[in-house]
Amino acid sequence: MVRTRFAPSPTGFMHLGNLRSALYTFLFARHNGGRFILRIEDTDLGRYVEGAVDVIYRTLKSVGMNWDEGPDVGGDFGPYVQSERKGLYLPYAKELIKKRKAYYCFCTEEELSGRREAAAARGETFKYDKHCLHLPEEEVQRRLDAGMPYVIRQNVPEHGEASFDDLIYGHIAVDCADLDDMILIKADGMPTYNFANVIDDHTMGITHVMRGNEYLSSTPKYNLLYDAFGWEKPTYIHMTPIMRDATHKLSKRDGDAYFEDYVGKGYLKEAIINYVALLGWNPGDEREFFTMDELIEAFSIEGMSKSPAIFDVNKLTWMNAEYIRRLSTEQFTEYAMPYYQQAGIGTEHADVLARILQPRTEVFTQIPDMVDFLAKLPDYDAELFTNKKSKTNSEVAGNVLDMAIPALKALPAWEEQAIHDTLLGLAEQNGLKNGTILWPVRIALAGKQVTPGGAIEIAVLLGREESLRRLNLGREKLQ
RNA sequence: GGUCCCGUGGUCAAGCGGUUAAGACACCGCCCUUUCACGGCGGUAACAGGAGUUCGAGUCUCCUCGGGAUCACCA
Repeated sequence: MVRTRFAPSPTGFMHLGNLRSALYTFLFARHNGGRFILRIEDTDLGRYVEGAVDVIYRTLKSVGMNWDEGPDVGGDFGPYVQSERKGLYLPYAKELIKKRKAYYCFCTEEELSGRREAAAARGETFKYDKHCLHLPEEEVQRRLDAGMPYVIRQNVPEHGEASFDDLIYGHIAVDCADLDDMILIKADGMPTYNFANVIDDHTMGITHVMRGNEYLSSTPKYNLLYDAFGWEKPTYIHMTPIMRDATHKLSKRDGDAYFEDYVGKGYLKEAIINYVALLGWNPGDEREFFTMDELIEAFSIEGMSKSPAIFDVNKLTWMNAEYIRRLSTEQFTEYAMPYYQQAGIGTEHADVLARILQPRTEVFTQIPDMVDFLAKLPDYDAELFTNKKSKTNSEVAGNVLDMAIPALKALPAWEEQAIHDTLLGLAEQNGLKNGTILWPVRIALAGKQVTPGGAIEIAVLLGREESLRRLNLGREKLQ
C-alpha cells in the first residue's frame, strides 16, 4: 500500500511550489490507490505563524486534495503535528547513542559559530570535529547530571559512501567524509527537521517520500539513520522547484508566489491547479486540460521533469481564459457578479453580459474596466466617429445618427432582435456597409473606441432611455 | 570554495541511437467580422560548447561553460 505525505511548515500562505509538491504527492497516492497523509511540521516554534494551518486546510480542501490522515481527521499513526510528537523523538535518539551512531554534544552555539567563522576566513569548509564524541562516558554523565545544556548529534562514519536511489534522479552517492555530524535533538529538546522527518516518515509508514529537491544532497545522511536503526528505507522522489526566472525561485518577495494571490486576481482554482500540474510534469500525450480526477488517472513519475520550470503567467492566463470560456452562463455570471457590482452596472441582462464578456475575459478582475462605460458614459472626442474601414467620419456619423435615432425611438419594444433588424435595415436601405451604421451608433452609445460586444448588445444593456440619451448626446457632438 | 543536481525555441515541453527535431503559450501575418476579442489558416524560432564511442548522437562517455541546491541548535 502506497502511503505518501505532504508535510508543510505553518509559516504563512500556500506557496505555489508547495502546492504543486502537495499535488504531485496527492496524485501519486491516489493514482496508486494509496493513502495521502497531512503532517504539520512545526518543530521551529520561532517561525510559527498564527492561522497558517487553517490556510493549509482551506487551500487543500478547496482544490479537492483531501487527505486520509491528518491533524483534523486523525488516523492510526497520530498525532500528525510534530510539536505534539515531541516526546517521541528523544528515545529514538537515545537508542542511536546506545548504538554509537549518535552522541551528546555540549559545545555551545557561540563557540561553534566562532569556529565556523574562523574556518570561513581561512577559506575552509567547517565540519564539526566530533570533539564531544570522544568525551569519556563518566564525563558525559557528569555534565548531564549537572544539567548542562546539550544537543544530540548523528555520528557519521568517517569513511565510506552514503547513497540512495531517487526515482527521478537515479543513484546519488556522496562520500561520508564530506558529511557533517548533524544535530538530531536541539538544546530545547525539540528534534531538528532532519531527525523528526526520518522518525515520522518511518513511524507513519510512509512508503514514498516526495519532497523538494533541496533535500537531494542531505538524503544520503538520512539513509545512514535508517541503516543505524535497521529500518527499511522509503522510496525517494525529489521534485524540482518552480522558478520566477532562470536563476530565482518563485518567492514571497515577488508578491505573486501564493495560491491565494492568484485567486484574488481572478484566476479559477481549477485553472491554477491545471497549469501548475503541467509545470514539471506532462502526461505523455497532447492533452492539456485536466480535471482532478483526470490528473489522478494520468499521473506518473515518468512524466516528471528533472529540471526546474519557469512560471509563465502568460500561459496561466491563457489557460484561465479557456476555463472561463467553458463555464456555463450561470457559472460565469456567478463568478462575474462581484465585478459587475464593483463597476456599478445593472445585471438584469446577465445573459447578454455573459455573451459579450465570456469570450473576452481572461481574468475576472478585467471585467470592471471592460464594462465601466455602461455605468457612465466616458468623456470622449468626436474624432472617434471617424473610422476608415467602416467608412465613417463626422459628417457620415451625423447622418447615420439622424436616421438611427428616430428609427430606434419608433421601436415598440426595446428588444435585441428588433434593434438588430432596424439598424441593419438602415444599412441595406441606404446601400451602406453594416459597419457604417454600426460604428457611429456604437461610439455614441459607448463613448470609447474598443468595447466588448457591438452596438446592438450595448443598446440592449443600456435600455431604451439611456441609449437614446447617449445617441442624442453623440449627435450634438457632431454639430 | 567542497559536494550533489540540472542544461531541446522567449516559456512549458515531446524525444529514450536512424524524425523534414512534435505540440502548447507568447509573438508576427492572413481570413472571419459590427470595434476588440473568440474562432480558422499560416509563419519566425531550439538540441550550451568541444572531444570521443558508433555506419549513424539531442539521445551514450568525458571535459569545458552556464545555472541551481546544499554545507544552521531553519524547515
